[in-house]
Amino acid sequence: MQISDAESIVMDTLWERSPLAAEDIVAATAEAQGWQEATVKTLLNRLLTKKAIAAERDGRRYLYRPLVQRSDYVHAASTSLLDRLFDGRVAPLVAHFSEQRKLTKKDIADLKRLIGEIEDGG
Amino acid sequence: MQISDAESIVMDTLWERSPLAAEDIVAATAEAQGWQEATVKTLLNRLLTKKAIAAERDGRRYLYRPLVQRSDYVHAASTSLLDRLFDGRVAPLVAHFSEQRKLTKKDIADLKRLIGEIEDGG
DNA sequence: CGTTATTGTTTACGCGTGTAATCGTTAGTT
DNA sequence: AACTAACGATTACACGCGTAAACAATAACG
Repeated sequence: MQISDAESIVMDTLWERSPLAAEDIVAATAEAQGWQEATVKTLLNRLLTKKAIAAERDGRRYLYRPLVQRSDYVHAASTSLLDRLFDGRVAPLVAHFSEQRKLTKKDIADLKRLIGEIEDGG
Repeated sequence: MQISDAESIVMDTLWERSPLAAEDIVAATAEAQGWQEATVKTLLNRLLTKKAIAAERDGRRYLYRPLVQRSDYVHAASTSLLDRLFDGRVAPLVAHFSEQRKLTKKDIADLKRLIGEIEDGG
């Protein structure tokens, strides 16, 4: 199953801290997204149906927590994009940003350090 | 406007070679995708409406060509993913694949060479 | 010149999504 | 015990998308 864009905003909240009550998730997302609380409730329900989150009773309310790992979600989305656009390879994506002059000095420094770490660390 | 997944398959064909007649696009995509030619026709029309492609008459048929560059499309999609999942930075994406052990030796070699080129070439 | 084939245009339809209101149920409150 | 507030569940609805059939127009062929 697929986590939609709007749903992923809710997931972000739960990935950052969980378990949370619906109220907390509303507080964390509604302002930033301009959502009514009913919207958040709907998204929570859809995520439950999709088994992307679980709810456990806590008195009269539920506390929600993620069932899917953020890293799994990130990986699926990244792999899908890489496969579709860059033949599954990371290097061509970096090359693309390089060609577009979208790599800052910091990016380049980070990448350089990273490659170094990968090479000796494994 | 947004180019959908199915539409991007048609765009791929046109990015590879253009202009093409509908017949050619059907030939190139229908088999691989399991599409009826009617489906391709619909996608072409939606792409025309979105101004993602243009058509010029060629006798009784039309020849289609892309109006949006592949690199623009790729850039929009990549930037969107990077922004949503990696705080807009390339290095964290590479780090993610590294953590997941999804970088092959070739990837690492490519990246190393690329960083080298960027550093002295600009 | 009428019939057929070709190619583009219009219409269709179910599903997921974004967005939200309303309903129902349960727990407090008086 | 009745009333109200809180919270989750159900229902709603328009829009884009994937998928395709039906229709229309035009050109080719006999």
